[in-house]
Amino acid sequence: MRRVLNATFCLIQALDRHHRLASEAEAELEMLSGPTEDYLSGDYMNAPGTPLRRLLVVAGWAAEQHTLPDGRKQLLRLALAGEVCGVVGPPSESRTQAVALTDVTVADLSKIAAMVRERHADPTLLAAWRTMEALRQASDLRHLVRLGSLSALERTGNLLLELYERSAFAGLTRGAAMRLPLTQVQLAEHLGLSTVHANRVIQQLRREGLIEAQSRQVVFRQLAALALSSCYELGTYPAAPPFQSPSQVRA
Amino acid sequence: MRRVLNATFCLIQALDRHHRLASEAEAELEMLSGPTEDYLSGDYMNAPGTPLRRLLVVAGWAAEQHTLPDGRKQLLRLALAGEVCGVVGPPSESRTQAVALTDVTVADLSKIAAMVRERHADPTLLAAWRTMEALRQASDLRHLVRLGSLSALERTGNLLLELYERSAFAGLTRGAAMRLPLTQVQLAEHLGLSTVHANRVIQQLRREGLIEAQSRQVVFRQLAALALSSCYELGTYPAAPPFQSPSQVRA
DNA sequence: CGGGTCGTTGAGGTCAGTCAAACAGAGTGG
DNA sequence: CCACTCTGTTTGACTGACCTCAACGACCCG
Repeated sequence: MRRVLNATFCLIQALDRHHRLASEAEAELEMLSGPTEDYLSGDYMNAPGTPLRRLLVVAGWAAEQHTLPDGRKQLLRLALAGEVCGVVGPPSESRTQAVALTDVTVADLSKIAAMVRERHADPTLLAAWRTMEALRQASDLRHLVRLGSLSALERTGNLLLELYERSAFAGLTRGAAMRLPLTQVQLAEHLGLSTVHANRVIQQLRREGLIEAQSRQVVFRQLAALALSSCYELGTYPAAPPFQSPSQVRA
Repeated sequence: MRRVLNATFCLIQALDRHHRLASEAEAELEMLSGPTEDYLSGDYMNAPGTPLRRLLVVAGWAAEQHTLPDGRKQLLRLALAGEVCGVVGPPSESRTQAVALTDVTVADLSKIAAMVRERHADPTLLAAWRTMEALRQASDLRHLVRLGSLSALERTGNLLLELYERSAFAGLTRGAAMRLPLTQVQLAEHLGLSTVHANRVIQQLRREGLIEAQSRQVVFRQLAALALSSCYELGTYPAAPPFQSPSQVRA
Protein backbone atom coordinates (compact mmCIF):
# COMPACT_ATOMS: atom_id res chain seq x y z
CA MET A 1 0.00 0.00 0.00
CA ARG A 2 2.75 2.34 0.88
CA ARG A 3 4.30 1.52 -2.45
CA VAL A 4 1.29 2.44 -4.51
CA LEU A 5 1.25 5.82 -2.88
CA ASN A 6 4.92 6.23 -3.60
CA ALA A 7 4.50 5.51 -7.28
CA THR A 8 1.63 7.92 -7.67
CA PHE A 9 3.46 10.56 -5.77
CA CYS A 10 6.59 10.09 -7.80
CA LEU A 11 4.64 10.29 -11.02
CA ILE A 12 2.86 13.44 -10.02
CA GLN A 13 6.18 14.94 -9.02
CA ALA A 14 7.80 13.98 -12.26
CA LEU A 15 5.03 15.29 -14.46
CA ASP A 16 4.57 18.41 -12.41
CA ARG A 17 8.16 19.31 -13.09
CA HIS A 18 7.42 19.39 -16.77
CA HIS A 19 4.17 21.27 -16.53
CA ARG A 20 2.26 22.46 -13.51
CA LEU A 21 -0.56 19.96 -12.95
CA ALA A 22 -4.08 20.97 -12.09
CA SER A 23 -5.54 19.15 -9.12
CA GLU A 24 -7.92 17.36 -11.46
CA ALA A 25 -4.92 15.90 -13.21
CA GLU A 26 -3.49 14.70 -9.94
CA ALA A 27 -6.78 13.07 -9.09
CA GLU A 28 -6.78 11.24 -12.39
CA LEU A 29 -3.28 10.01 -11.82
CA GLU A 30 -4.12 8.76 -8.37
CA MET A 31 -7.02 6.81 -9.75
CA LEU A 32 -5.09 5.19 -12.54
CA SER A 33 -1.68 4.43 -11.16
CA GLY A 34 -1.10 0.79 -10.53
CA PRO A 35 1.13 -1.12 -8.16
CA THR A 36 4.88 -0.93 -8.41
CA GLU A 37 7.19 -3.73 -9.45
CA ASP A 38 10.66 -4.46 -8.20
CA TYR A 39 13.47 -5.86 -10.28
CA LEU A 40 17.04 -6.80 -9.65
CA SER A 41 19.94 -5.42 -11.57
CA GLY A 42 20.08 -7.17 -14.93
CA ASP A 43 16.47 -8.33 -14.94
CA TYR A 44 14.40 -7.96 -18.05
CA MET A 45 11.23 -6.08 -17.25
CA ASN A 46 8.98 -7.21 -20.05
CA ALA A 47 7.66 -10.65 -20.73
CA PRO A 48 9.52 -12.03 -23.73
CA GLY A 49 7.68 -11.50 -26.98
CA THR A 50 5.31 -8.88 -25.64
CA PRO A 51 5.60 -5.25 -26.65
CA LEU A 52 7.39 -3.02 -24.20
CA ARG A 53 5.25 -1.37 -21.59
CA ARG A 54 5.77 2.20 -20.53
CA LEU A 55 7.37 2.05 -17.13
CA LEU A 56 7.96 4.95 -14.80
CA VAL A 57 11.20 4.50 -12.95
CA VAL A 58 10.45 5.24 -9.32
CA ALA A 59 13.90 4.40 -7.99
CA GLY A 60 17.07 3.11 -9.58
CA TRP A 61 18.14 3.12 -13.22
CA ALA A 62 16.70 1.30 -16.20
CA ALA A 63 17.21 1.23 -19.96
CA GLU A 64 16.07 -0.14 -23.24
CA GLN A 65 18.47 -2.61 -24.71
CA HIS A 66 18.89 -3.90 -28.21
CA THR A 67 20.62 -7.21 -28.77
CA LEU A 68 22.07 -8.12 -32.13
CA PRO A 69 21.99 -11.65 -33.53
CA ASP A 70 25.66 -12.10 -32.70
CA GLY A 71 25.19 -11.01 -29.11
CA ARG A 72 26.40 -7.43 -29.26
CA LYS A 73 24.31 -5.23 -27.04
CA GLN A 74 23.41 -1.58 -27.29
CA LEU A 75 21.79 0.37 -24.51
CA LEU A 76 19.47 2.72 -26.33
CA ARG A 77 18.06 5.00 -23.68
CA LEU A 78 18.87 5.37 -20.05
CA ALA A 79 16.05 6.17 -17.65
CA LEU A 80 16.73 7.45 -14.18
CA ALA A 81 14.25 8.03 -11.40
CA GLY A 82 11.32 10.09 -12.63
CA GLU A 83 11.82 9.14 -16.26
CA VAL A 84 10.03 6.67 -18.47
CA CYS A 85 11.49 3.52 -19.90
CA GLY A 86 10.15 1.26 -22.57
CA VAL A 87 8.71 3.24 -25.43
CA VAL A 88 9.40 1.86 -28.84
CA GLY A 89 7.74 1.94 -32.16
CA PRO A 90 5.35 -0.72 -33.38
CA PRO A 91 7.96 -2.98 -34.92
CA SER A 92 8.55 -3.68 -31.27
CA GLU A 93 11.22 -6.01 -32.40
CA SER A 94 11.77 -8.90 -30.09
CA ARG A 95 15.40 -7.87 -29.91
CA THR A 96 14.56 -4.80 -27.86
CA GLN A 97 13.97 -5.23 -24.16
CA ALA A 98 13.58 -3.13 -21.07
CA VAL A 99 16.29 -3.97 -18.60
CA ALA A 100 17.05 -2.99 -15.02
CA LEU A 101 20.50 -1.44 -14.79
CA THR A 102 20.40 -1.40 -11.02
CA ASP A 103 17.94 -2.75 -8.54
CA VAL A 104 14.92 -0.79 -9.54
CA THR A 105 11.32 0.01 -8.70
CA VAL A 106 9.00 0.80 -11.57
CA ALA A 107 5.32 1.49 -12.14
CA ASP A 108 3.35 0.51 -15.19
CA LEU A 109 2.03 3.56 -17.03
CA SER A 110 0.10 1.67 -19.70
CA LYS A 111 -3.29 2.82 -18.48
CA ILE A 112 -2.22 6.41 -18.19
CA ALA A 113 -0.54 6.30 -21.56
CA ALA A 114 -3.74 4.95 -23.06
CA MET A 115 -5.77 7.67 -21.42
CA VAL A 116 -3.43 10.31 -22.74
CA ARG A 117 -3.60 8.79 -26.18
CA GLU A 118 -7.37 8.81 -26.17
CA ARG A 119 -7.38 12.38 -25.02
CA HIS A 120 -9.50 11.65 -21.96
CA ALA A 121 -7.11 13.45 -19.70
CA ASP A 122 -6.76 16.78 -18.04
CA PRO A 123 -5.12 19.37 -20.32
CA THR A 124 -2.32 20.06 -17.89
CA LEU A 125 -1.60 16.36 -17.74
CA LEU A 126 -1.47 16.20 -21.50
CA ALA A 127 0.90 19.11 -21.61
CA ALA A 128 3.20 17.60 -19.02
CA TRP A 129 3.17 14.26 -20.76
CA ARG A 130 3.97 15.87 -24.09
CA THR A 131 6.84 17.84 -22.65
CA MET A 132 8.23 14.71 -21.11
CA GLU A 133 8.12 12.87 -24.41
CA ALA A 134 9.67 15.80 -26.22
CA LEU A 135 12.57 15.80 -23.78
CA ARG A 136 13.10 12.12 -24.29
CA GLN A 137 13.17 12.64 -28.00
CA ALA A 138 15.66 15.47 -27.68
CA SER A 139 17.78 13.16 -25.61
CA ASP A 140 17.66 10.56 -28.38
CA LEU A 141 18.88 13.09 -30.88
CA ARG A 142 21.70 14.20 -28.62
CA HIS A 143 22.81 10.63 -28.38
CA LEU A 144 22.72 10.25 -32.14
CA VAL A 145 25.10 13.17 -32.37
CA ARG A 146 27.31 11.65 -29.69
CA LEU A 147 27.56 8.32 -31.43
CA GLY A 148 27.85 9.76 -34.89
CA SER A 149 30.14 12.70 -34.47
CA LEU A 150 32.02 12.67 -31.20
CA SER A 151 35.23 10.95 -30.17
CA ALA A 152 35.23 8.56 -27.26
CA LEU A 153 36.45 11.24 -24.91
CA GLU A 154 33.90 13.82 -26.03
CA ARG A 155 31.17 11.22 -26.06
CA THR A 156 31.78 10.21 -22.50
CA GLY A 157 32.04 13.71 -21.10
CA ASN A 158 29.02 14.74 -23.08
CA LEU A 159 26.91 11.90 -21.74
CA LEU A 160 28.00 12.52 -18.18
CA LEU A 161 26.96 16.15 -18.49
CA GLU A 162 23.57 15.26 -19.88
CA LEU A 163 23.01 12.78 -17.10
CA TYR A 164 24.05 15.46 -14.66
CA GLU A 165 21.50 17.91 -15.97
CA ARG A 166 18.82 15.28 -16.00
CA SER A 167 19.67 14.28 -12.47
CA ALA A 168 19.64 17.90 -11.40
CA PHE A 169 16.23 18.33 -12.98
CA ALA A 170 14.98 15.40 -10.95
CA GLY A 171 16.50 16.84 -7.81
CA LEU A 172 19.01 14.04 -7.53
CA THR A 173 22.24 16.02 -7.41
CA ARG A 174 24.03 17.71 -4.59
CA GLY A 175 26.15 20.55 -5.87
CA ALA A 176 28.43 19.21 -8.53
CA ALA A 177 27.99 15.63 -7.36
CA MET A 178 25.79 13.06 -9.02
CA ARG A 179 25.06 9.46 -8.24
CA LEU A 180 25.94 7.22 -11.14
CA PRO A 181 25.30 3.60 -10.25
CA LEU A 182 26.15 2.29 -13.70
CA THR A 183 29.03 -0.09 -14.26
CA GLN A 184 31.64 0.76 -16.84
CA VAL A 185 30.35 -2.13 -18.89
CA GLN A 186 26.92 -0.54 -19.03
CA LEU A 187 28.35 2.86 -19.84
CA ALA A 188 30.40 1.32 -22.62
CA GLU A 189 27.36 -0.45 -24.04
CA HIS A 190 25.51 2.84 -24.13
CA LEU A 191 28.40 4.82 -25.58
CA GLY A 192 29.25 2.28 -28.23
CA LEU A 193 32.72 1.70 -26.81
CA SER A 194 34.57 -1.35 -25.60
CA THR A 195 34.72 -1.61 -21.84
CA VAL A 196 38.46 -1.36 -21.90
CA HIS A 197 38.42 1.86 -23.84
CA ALA A 198 35.61 3.32 -21.76
CA ASN A 199 37.74 2.69 -18.73
CA ARG A 200 40.72 4.45 -20.22
CA VAL A 201 38.60 7.41 -21.22
CA ILE A 202 37.20 7.78 -17.74
CA GLN A 203 40.68 7.67 -16.33
CA GLN A 204 41.75 10.38 -18.69
CA LEU A 205 38.87 12.59 -17.59
CA ARG A 206 40.03 12.00 -14.05
CA ARG A 207 43.66 12.66 -14.85
CA GLU A 208 42.76 15.94 -16.49
CA GLY A 209 41.00 16.98 -13.32
CA LEU A 210 37.63 17.31 -15.00
CA ILE A 211 35.80 14.80 -12.88
CA GLU A 212 36.18 12.65 -9.84
CA ALA A 213 34.61 9.25 -10.24
CA GLN A 214 34.42 6.69 -7.54
CA SER A 215 32.01 4.33 -5.93
CA ARG A 216 28.98 5.04 -8.06
CA GLN A 217 29.38 8.76 -7.83
CA VAL A 218 30.70 11.46 -10.13
CA VAL A 219 31.82 14.91 -9.05
CA PHE A 220 32.35 17.53 -11.70
CA ARG A 221 35.41 19.62 -11.02
CA GLN A 222 35.23 21.99 -13.96
CA LEU A 223 31.79 21.91 -15.49
CA ALA A 224 32.42 24.62 -18.06
CA ALA A 225 35.73 23.20 -19.19
CA LEU A 226 34.27 19.73 -19.53
CA ALA A 227 31.31 21.07 -21.45
CA LEU A 228 33.61 22.88 -23.82
CA SER A 229 35.81 19.89 -24.49
CA SER A 230 32.82 17.59 -24.84
CA CYS A 231 30.77 19.77 -27.17
CA TYR A 232 27.99 19.88 -24.61
CA GLU A 233 25.78 22.90 -24.38
CA LEU A 234 25.06 23.46 -20.72
CA GLY A 235 21.64 24.74 -19.76
CA THR A 236 19.89 23.11 -22.67
CA TYR A 237 17.91 21.03 -20.27
CA PRO A 238 15.15 22.86 -18.42
CA ALA A 239 17.01 24.33 -15.53
CA ALA A 240 16.57 23.69 -11.84
CA PRO A 241 13.34 22.08 -10.74
CA PRO A 242 10.75 24.65 -9.68
CA PHE A 243 11.03 23.63 -6.08
CA GLN A 244 11.64 20.37 -4.34
CA SER A 245 9.60 19.45 -1.31
CA PRO A 246 11.33 17.04 1.07
CA SER A 247 9.86 14.36 -1.06
CA GLN A 248 12.41 12.34 -2.90
CA VAL A 249 13.09 10.27 0.20
CA ARG A 250 14.57 6.94 -0.69
CA ALA A 251 12.04 4.14 -0.40
CA MET B 1 -3.15 26.06 -57.06
CA ARG B 2 -2.10 22.81 -58.59
CA ARG B 3 0.57 22.59 -55.97
CA VAL B 4 -1.74 22.94 -53.03
CA LEU B 5 -3.75 20.07 -54.31
CA ASN B 6 -0.64 18.03 -54.73
CA ALA B 7 0.46 18.57 -51.17
CA THR B 8 -2.91 17.65 -49.75
CA PHE B 9 -3.11 14.62 -51.91
CA CYS B 10 0.37 13.50 -50.96
CA LEU B 11 -0.39 13.96 -47.30
CA ILE B 12 -3.60 11.99 -47.50
CA GLN B 13 -1.77 9.26 -49.35
CA ALA B 14 1.02 9.16 -46.81
CA LEU B 15 -1.26 9.05 -43.80
CA ASP B 16 -3.61 6.61 -45.37
CA ARG B 17 -0.79 4.15 -45.77
CA HIS B 18 -0.34 4.14 -42.02
CA HIS B 19 -3.98 3.90 -41.13
CA ARG B 20 -7.04 3.90 -43.33
CA LEU B 21 -8.48 7.42 -43.21
CA ALA B 22 -12.15 8.15 -42.89
CA SER B 23 -13.49 10.63 -45.42
CA GLU B 24 -14.00 13.12 -42.59
CA ALA B 25 -10.29 12.97 -41.94
CA GLU B 26 -9.55 13.66 -45.57
CA ALA B 27 -11.86 16.63 -45.50
CA GLU B 28 -10.06 18.01 -42.48
CA LEU B 29 -6.74 17.61 -44.17
CA GLU B 30 -7.92 19.35 -47.29
CA MET B 31 -9.10 22.28 -45.25
CA LEU B 32 -5.91 22.69 -43.28
CA SER B 33 -3.12 21.97 -45.65
CA GLY B 34 -1.24 25.03 -46.72
CA PRO B 35 0.78 25.90 -49.78
CA THR B 36 3.96 24.06 -50.62
CA GLU B 37 7.45 25.47 -50.52
CA ASP B 38 10.33 24.68 -52.83
CA TYR B 39 13.96 24.55 -51.78
CA LEU B 40 17.20 23.87 -53.54
CA SER B 41 19.62 21.20 -52.48
CA GLY B 42 21.50 22.46 -49.46
CA ASP B 43 18.96 25.10 -48.43
CA TYR B 44 17.97 25.45 -44.83
CA MET B 45 14.24 25.22 -44.50
CA ASN B 46 13.66 27.02 -41.24
CA ALA B 47 14.26 30.65 -40.45
CA PRO B 48 17.35 30.83 -38.23
CA GLY B 49 16.55 30.91 -34.55
CA THR B 50 13.00 29.72 -34.94
CA PRO B 51 11.94 26.26 -33.83
CA LEU B 52 11.73 23.65 -36.53
CA ARG B 53 8.40 23.31 -38.24
CA ARG B 54 6.95 19.99 -39.19
CA LEU B 55 7.36 19.65 -42.90
CA LEU B 56 5.89 16.98 -45.07
CA VAL B 57 8.26 16.08 -47.85
CA VAL B 58 6.21 16.04 -51.02
CA ALA B 59 9.08 15.36 -53.38
CA GLY B 60 12.82 14.97 -52.90
CA TRP B 61 14.82 14.26 -49.76
CA ALA B 62 15.30 16.28 -46.62
CA ALA B 63 16.89 15.84 -43.22
CA GLU B 64 17.52 17.33 -39.83
CA GLN B 65 21.07 18.37 -39.36
CA HIS B 66 23.05 19.09 -36.24
CA THR B 67 26.14 21.25 -36.47
CA LEU B 68 28.79 21.17 -33.77
CA PRO B 69 30.69 24.27 -32.66
CA ASP B 70 33.74 23.09 -34.60
CA GLY B 71 31.77 22.58 -37.78
CA ARG B 72 31.28 18.85 -37.76
CA LYS B 73 27.87 17.98 -39.09
CA GLN B 74 25.58 15.08 -38.31
CA LEU B 75 22.51 14.27 -40.34
CA LEU B 76 20.07 13.04 -37.75
CA ARG B 77 17.08 11.81 -39.68
CA LEU B 78 16.48 11.41 -43.34
CA ALA B 79 13.04 12.10 -44.72
CA LEU B 80 12.00 10.92 -48.13
CA ALA B 81 8.81 11.69 -49.98
CA GLY B 82 5.80 11.04 -47.80
CA GLU B 83 7.74 11.40 -44.56
CA VAL B 84 7.97 14.24 -42.10
CA CYS B 85 11.03 16.32 -41.39
CA GLY B 86 11.70 18.73 -38.61
CA VAL B 87 10.47 17.38 -35.32
CA VAL B 88 12.69 18.05 -32.38
CA GLY B 89 12.27 18.49 -28.70
CA PRO B 90 11.75 21.84 -27.04
CA PRO B 91 15.43 22.59 -26.50
CA SER B 92 15.11 23.23 -30.21
CA GLU B 93 18.74 24.08 -30.08
CA SER B 94 19.78 26.56 -32.67
CA ARG B 95 22.35 24.06 -33.84
CA THR B 96 19.69 21.83 -35.33
CA GLN B 97 18.26 22.73 -38.69
CA ALA B 98 16.07 21.25 -41.37
CA VAL B 99 17.98 21.00 -44.60
CA ALA B 100 17.13 20.05 -48.16
CA LEU B 101 19.30 17.16 -49.32
CA THR B 102 18.06 17.46 -52.87
CA ASP B 103 15.83 19.93 -54.58
CA VAL B 104 12.71 19.43 -52.57
CA THR B 105 9.07 20.36 -52.24
CA VAL B 106 7.61 20.46 -48.75
CA ALA B 107 4.37 21.42 -47.07
CA ASP B 108 4.06 22.94 -43.63
CA LEU B 109 2.15 20.66 -41.27
CA SER B 110 2.15 23.01 -38.29
CA LYS B 111 -1.58 23.56 -38.36
CA ILE B 112 -2.36 19.91 -38.68
CA ALA B 113 0.12 19.02 -35.99
CA ALA B 114 -1.53 21.53 -33.69
CA MET B 115 -4.93 20.10 -34.44
CA VAL B 116 -3.72 16.62 -33.71
CA ARG B 117 -2.14 17.78 -30.50
CA GLU B 118 -5.34 19.44 -29.38
CA ARG B 119 -7.28 16.33 -30.23
CA HIS B 120 -9.67 18.15 -32.54
CA ALA B 121 -9.12 15.66 -35.27
CA ASP B 122 -10.79 12.64 -36.72
CA PRO B 123 -9.88 9.44 -34.87
CA THR B 124 -8.53 7.75 -37.96
CA LEU B 125 -6.35 10.76 -38.60
CA LEU B 126 -5.04 10.57 -35.06
CA ALA B 127 -4.26 6.91 -35.47
CA ALA B 128 -2.45 7.44 -38.74
CA TRP B 129 -0.49 10.31 -37.30
CA ARG B 130 0.50 8.29 -34.26
CA THR B 131 1.63 5.36 -36.37
CA MET B 132 3.72 7.65 -38.47
CA GLU B 133 5.41 9.12 -35.42
CA ALA B 134 6.00 5.68 -33.98
CA LEU B 135 7.71 4.56 -37.15
CA ARG B 136 9.93 7.59 -37.08
CA GLN B 137 10.88 6.81 -33.53
CA ALA B 138 11.64 3.21 -34.39
CA SER B 139 13.82 4.49 -37.17
CA ASP B 140 15.70 6.67 -34.68
CA LEU B 141 16.37 3.68 -32.51
CA ARG B 142 17.59 1.62 -35.40
CA HIS B 143 20.02 4.35 -36.23
CA LEU B 144 21.24 4.45 -32.65
CA VAL B 145 22.05 0.77 -32.95
CA ARG B 146 23.76 1.35 -36.26
CA LEU B 147 25.98 4.09 -34.94
CA GLY B 148 26.64 2.43 -31.63
CA SER B 149 27.16 -1.19 -32.50
CA LEU B 150 27.77 -1.75 -36.18
CA SER B 151 30.93 -1.54 -38.25
CA ALA B 152 31.09 0.82 -41.18
CA LEU B 153 30.24 -1.96 -43.59
CA GLU B 154 27.29 -3.22 -41.58
CA ARG B 155 26.13 0.30 -40.91
CA THR B 156 26.03 1.20 -44.56
CA GLY B 157 24.28 -1.94 -45.72
CA ASN B 158 21.86 -1.69 -42.85
CA LEU B 159 20.94 1.88 -43.69
CA LEU B 160 20.51 1.11 -47.36
CA LEU B 161 18.14 -1.69 -46.50
CA GLU B 162 16.08 0.49 -44.23
CA LEU B 163 15.87 3.16 -46.88
CA TYR B 164 14.83 0.48 -49.32
CA GLU B 165 11.98 -0.68 -47.13
CA ARG B 166 10.89 2.85 -46.48
CA SER B 167 10.98 3.64 -50.17
CA ALA B 168 9.02 0.50 -50.92
CA PHE B 169 6.45 1.49 -48.35
CA ALA B 170 6.06 4.82 -50.12
CA GLY B 171 5.77 3.08 -53.44
CA LEU B 172 9.04 4.51 -54.67
CA THR B 173 10.86 1.32 -55.62
CA ARG B 174 10.79 -0.77 -58.74
CA GLY B 175 11.69 -4.33 -57.95
CA ALA B 176 15.04 -4.34 -56.22
CA ALA B 177 15.89 -0.85 -57.42
CA MET B 178 15.67 2.30 -55.37
CA ARG B 179 16.38 5.90 -56.15
CA LEU B 180 19.01 7.29 -53.82
CA PRO B 181 19.77 10.88 -54.73
CA LEU B 182 22.12 11.43 -51.79
CA THR B 183 25.75 12.24 -52.27
CA GLN B 184 28.35 10.13 -50.55
CA VAL B 185 29.16 13.15 -48.44
CA GLN B 186 25.59 13.21 -47.15
CA LEU B 187 25.56 9.47 -46.57
CA ALA B 188 28.80 9.76 -44.65
CA GLU B 189 27.45 12.57 -42.51
CA HIS B 190 24.46 10.45 -41.64
CA LEU B 191 26.46 7.30 -41.00
CA GLY B 192 29.10 8.98 -38.89
CA LEU B 193 31.86 8.11 -41.34
CA SER B 194 34.39 10.13 -43.27
CA THR B 195 33.50 10.56 -46.90
CA VAL B 196 36.60 8.68 -47.93
CA HIS B 197 35.71 5.68 -45.87
CA ALA B 198 32.08 5.76 -46.90
CA ASN B 199 33.24 5.63 -50.47
CA ARG B 200 35.44 2.60 -49.84
CA VAL B 201 32.65 0.82 -48.04
CA ILE B 202 30.24 1.37 -50.90
CA GLN B 203 32.81 0.06 -53.30
CA GLN B 204 33.25 -3.03 -51.20
CA LEU B 205 29.51 -3.67 -51.23
CA ARG B 206 29.68 -3.38 -54.97
CA ARG B 207 32.70 -5.62 -55.27
CA GLU B 208 31.00 -8.29 -53.20
CA GLY B 209 28.09 -8.22 -55.61
CA LEU B 210 25.60 -7.17 -52.95
CA ILE B 211 24.52 -3.96 -54.61
CA GLU B 212 24.88 -1.97 -57.76
CA ALA B 213 25.15 1.72 -57.14
CA GLN B 214 25.32 4.32 -59.82
CA SER B 215 23.83 7.60 -60.81
CA ARG B 216 21.59 8.13 -57.82
CA GLN B 217 20.21 4.64 -57.90
CA VAL B 218 20.84 1.47 -55.92
CA VAL B 219 19.95 -2.02 -57.03
CA PHE B 220 20.05 -4.81 -54.49
CA ARG B 221 21.51 -7.97 -55.91
CA GLN B 222 21.21 -10.25 -52.89
CA LEU B 223 18.79 -8.76 -50.41
CA ALA B 224 18.90 -11.65 -47.96
CA ALA B 225 22.66 -11.91 -47.98
CA LEU B 226 23.06 -8.20 -47.46
CA ALA B 227 20.54 -8.23 -44.64
CA LEU B 228 22.40 -11.03 -42.95
CA SER B 229 25.78 -9.38 -43.18
CA SER B 230 24.36 -6.04 -42.11
CA CYS B 231 22.37 -7.26 -39.12
CA TYR B 232 19.21 -5.95 -40.73
CA GLU B 233 15.94 -7.66 -40.06
CA LEU B 234 13.98 -7.58 -43.29
CA GLY B 235 10.23 -7.14 -43.08
CA THR B 236 10.37 -5.14 -39.89
CA TYR B 237 8.87 -2.23 -41.71
CA PRO B 238 5.18 -2.48 -42.51
CA ALA B 239 5.24 -4.42 -45.72
CA ALA B 240 4.04 -3.39 -49.14
CA PRO B 241 1.68 -0.44 -49.33
CA PRO B 242 -1.96 -1.51 -49.34
CA PHE B 243 -2.33 -0.53 -52.93
CA GLN B 244 -0.97 2.27 -55.03
CA SER B 245 -3.26 4.15 -57.32
CA PRO B 246 -1.50 5.69 -60.32
CA SER B 247 -0.92 8.62 -58.06
CA GLN B 248 2.72 9.16 -57.27
CA VAL B 249 3.24 10.87 -60.57
CA ARG B 250 6.19 13.18 -60.44
CA ALA B 251 5.10 16.77 -60.18
C1' DC C 1 38.97 -20.17 1.00
C1' DG C 2 36.85 -20.16 -3.75
C1' DG C 3 34.13 -17.89 -7.14
C1' DG C 4 31.82 -13.94 -8.83
C1' DT C 5 31.74 -9.18 -10.76
C1' DC C 6 34.12 -5.01 -11.63
C1' DG C 7 37.96 -2.16 -12.56
C1' DT C 8 42.65 -1.75 -14.37
C1' DT C 9 46.80 -2.41 -17.20
C1' DG C 10 49.77 -3.96 -21.19
C1' DA C 11 50.77 -5.48 -25.90
C1' DG C 12 49.46 -5.82 -30.42
C1' DG C 13 46.28 -5.51 -34.32
C1' DT C 14 42.77 -3.32 -37.17
C1' DC C 15 39.36 -0.35 -38.54
C1' DA C 16 38.59 4.03 -39.88
C1' DG C 17 40.25 8.98 -40.13
C1' DT C 18 43.40 12.45 -42.31
C1' DC C 19 45.94 14.44 -45.89
C1' DA C 20 46.74 14.88 -50.51
C1' DA C 21 46.05 14.42 -55.21
C1' DA C 22 43.83 13.07 -59.35
C1' DC C 23 39.73 12.20 -62.08
C1' DA C 24 34.90 12.66 -63.95
C1' DG C 25 30.93 15.26 -65.08
C1' DA C 26 28.03 19.52 -65.26
C1' DG C 27 27.62 24.13 -65.87
C1' DT C 28 29.63 28.71 -67.29
C1' DG C 29 31.63 32.08 -69.97
C1' DG C 30 34.84 33.37 -73.42
C1' DC D 1 34.47 24.88 -79.35
C1' DC D 2 37.54 25.07 -75.45
C1' DA D 3 39.21 26.45 -70.97
C1' DC D 4 37.56 27.03 -66.42
C1' DT D 5 35.37 26.15 -62.12
C1' DC D 6 32.74 23.46 -58.96
C1' DT D 7 31.02 19.51 -56.97
C1' DG D 8 31.37 14.73 -56.29
C1' DT D 9 33.94 10.42 -56.57
C1' DT D 10 38.12 7.72 -56.36
C1' DT D 11 42.79 6.32 -54.99
C1' DG D 12 47.13 5.88 -52.16
C1' DA D 13 49.96 6.43 -48.11
C1' DC D 14 50.09 7.30 -43.49
C1' DT D 15 48.39 7.93 -38.87
C1' DG D 16 45.87 7.18 -34.95
C1' DA D 17 41.80 6.00 -32.35
C1' DC D 18 39.78 2.24 -30.74
C1' DC D 19 39.32 -2.93 -30.29
C1' DT D 20 40.89 -7.59 -28.85
C1' DC D 21 43.06 -10.67 -26.02
C1' DA D 22 44.97 -11.63 -21.81
C1' DA D 23 46.07 -11.24 -17.26
C1' DC D 24 45.88 -9.29 -12.71
C1' DG D 25 44.14 -6.86 -8.42
C1' DA D 26 40.23 -5.37 -5.54
C1' DC D 27 36.14 -6.31 -3.55
C1' DC D 28 32.05 -8.84 -2.13
C1' DC D 29 29.65 -12.86 -0.78
C1' DG D 30 28.79 -17.65 0.16
